Amino acid sequence: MAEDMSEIFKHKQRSRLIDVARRAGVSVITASRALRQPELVAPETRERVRQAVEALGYVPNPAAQALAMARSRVIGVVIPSVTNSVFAELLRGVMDATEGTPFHLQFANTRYQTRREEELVRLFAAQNPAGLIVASIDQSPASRAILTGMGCPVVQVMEIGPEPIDIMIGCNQTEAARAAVRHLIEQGYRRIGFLGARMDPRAQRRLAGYRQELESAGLAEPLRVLTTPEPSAVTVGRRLMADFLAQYPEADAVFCVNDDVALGALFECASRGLRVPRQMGIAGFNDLDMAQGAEPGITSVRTHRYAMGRQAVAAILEAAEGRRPEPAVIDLGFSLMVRGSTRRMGGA
Amino acid sequence: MAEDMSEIFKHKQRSRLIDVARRAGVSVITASRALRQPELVAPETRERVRQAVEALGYVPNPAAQALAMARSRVIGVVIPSVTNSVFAELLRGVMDATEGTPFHLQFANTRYQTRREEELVRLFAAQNPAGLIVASIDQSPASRAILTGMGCPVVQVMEIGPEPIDIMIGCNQTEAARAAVRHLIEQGYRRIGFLGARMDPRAQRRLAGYRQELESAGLAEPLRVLTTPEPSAVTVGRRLMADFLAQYPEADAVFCVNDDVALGALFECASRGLRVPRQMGIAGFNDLDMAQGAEPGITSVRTHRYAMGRQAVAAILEAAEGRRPEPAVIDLGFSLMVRGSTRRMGGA
DNA sequence: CTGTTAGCGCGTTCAC
DNA sequence: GTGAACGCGCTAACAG
Repeated sequence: MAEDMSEIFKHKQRSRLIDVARRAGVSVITASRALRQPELVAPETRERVRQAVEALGYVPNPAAQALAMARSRVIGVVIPSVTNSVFAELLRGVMDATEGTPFHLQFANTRYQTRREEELVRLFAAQNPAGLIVASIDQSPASRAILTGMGCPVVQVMEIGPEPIDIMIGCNQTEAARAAVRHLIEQGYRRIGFLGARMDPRAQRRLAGYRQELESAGLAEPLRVLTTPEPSAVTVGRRLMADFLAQYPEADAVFCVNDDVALGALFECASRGLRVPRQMGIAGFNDLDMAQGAEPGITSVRTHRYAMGRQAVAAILEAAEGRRPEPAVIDLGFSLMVRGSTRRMGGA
Repeated sequence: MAEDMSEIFKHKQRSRLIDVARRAGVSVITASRALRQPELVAPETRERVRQAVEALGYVPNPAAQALAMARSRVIGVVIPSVTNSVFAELLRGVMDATEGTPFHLQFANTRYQTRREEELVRLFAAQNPAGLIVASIDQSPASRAILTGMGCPVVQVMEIGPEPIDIMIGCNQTEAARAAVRHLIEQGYRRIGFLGARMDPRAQRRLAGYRQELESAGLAEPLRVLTTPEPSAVTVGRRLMADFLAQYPEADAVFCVNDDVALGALFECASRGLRVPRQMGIAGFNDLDMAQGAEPGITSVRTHRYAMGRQAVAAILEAAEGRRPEPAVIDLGFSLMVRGSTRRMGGA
């Protein structure tokens, strides 16, 4: 009876290093060395250990390693949102770069809540991770303090700003937004609006870029801005565009905080028979696949999110090998992808 | 000099349980109990410990806990792909359900490769996770063997099938596909094609549903199927639709393996002046936000991915509290969302 | 209600 | 080249 119970999800011990050692006829430490510093072990011993590992399907216990080394092989990833597809590409970069390494990825999302972020950072800190990737540059003072004393490289991604904790990899959101708005102006649009959803800090900086560019072109009066606290989505974009047209019927273009909203705006125009780009120019941000695939294609700002993910991990791996990376701000830039949704001036 | 070096990412020890105990003037074990089984500790002692924890900002070391308990607080999540947005909602459910619990989420993706899946499952097994969520029901025999002996609940999500390892939560993909195709037939479409990308097992079963439904309606000759090995995307959908129209100019509808492809198909029709739904019906799968926001809206099959994520975690939490869940297959069903892209018969 | 003892699996000293 | 001893921080058994 008692034995039946113990079978219930009770951990059946998998092979330990000592099992490997016994099977190979060596001491535990020799087995350990054979795996971690093979060059210090006689080739023949090394081979016996290798065979034992294979035969037993030995995989080291990460908890024991972490405890003994005071350092785990976890790379923590903190993102503000999972639904937002921009983070999907970042994650792809992170996952690809982690593949084939002995590191594991642990995730958490803050939902753009400062309190949650602090709690998460604290939780990660307790794990002595190999590194931490944070998809934001807007940490609270408390979070920043913990991150600074983390004892491992902290990489802030998506965006760059003035004071990196360790490393920052991203692009200047304000400048990128300005480039998009500048393009609209160059295409002859004059009454350019802004559509925004869930105005997180990154969105705020895009809005700032929009405003700056209009100001420097003398087109800032009046400012046609419409935002909603909801998270962005195609359906939200439609509703925003509908409201925007009601509020600013004279507008001739919109810069959207991202491609989801832009696509919604495009559909709303389509359903009203508003011609894009002739009567209404639409520009987005992020250059998701849907912007490229739309008809007409949606002009958008491409940022290099996949590369950010890869480089963030690369920096952590480097630090794990003992080379402490210099605090650095790495600007990966952006590219304006001009497509049919804003091409009003003859392209020839 | 040596001290300078030791400062470099050397772990500065955070507060340990023993520090808490000393500060509270009790033994380590009392402190431990105060945190884990408060009811067994005198209220006043409990309070002293609580204050010490707060003052020191104590967070338990998960590695040490995992080692001592032979069980970690990690919930492993294995998904085939990160770019595919269907997994985003699953993850949202998983993350939401994990919030406020002492569990961490660890992720990995298989890229639909059997070998990678085996390796990952093995790696997770070494961690003695609290549970494992696998977004697939197509495990290789080797993976299955490891999963079966995992010693923790294994939840297969997204789809249901005949032989659950422990728990399966999802919906019947074949039936769901049939429902969509049946709807097309009911709307009067007769020459219905199938557009597919990266035909993973789940996609294969949708294709099977498509075929079964056409067969039972006597419309299976000829079968108009076009697929590509690329991962699905809006741009891919456009190309598929273009090729499909060239190959089957007589077709009057398409059932697309997912909404990304369906949206691409819709755009391709728009760019050719093909009227949807009059001349061409389009149905998708997953009911992403973009399907709802499109113009016309895209008819799609809604599956309850968020709920799957939540329930998967819930089952693991339950098991962690000692109640071993019965092996079970939980069918969350699906809903056909009928929208403008297929509404050909007068709706009044 | 509280404390003592022992060990989880591995890595880091040191010796040999 | 190899091995013995000890400790990482915590928890599970027992005592008291």
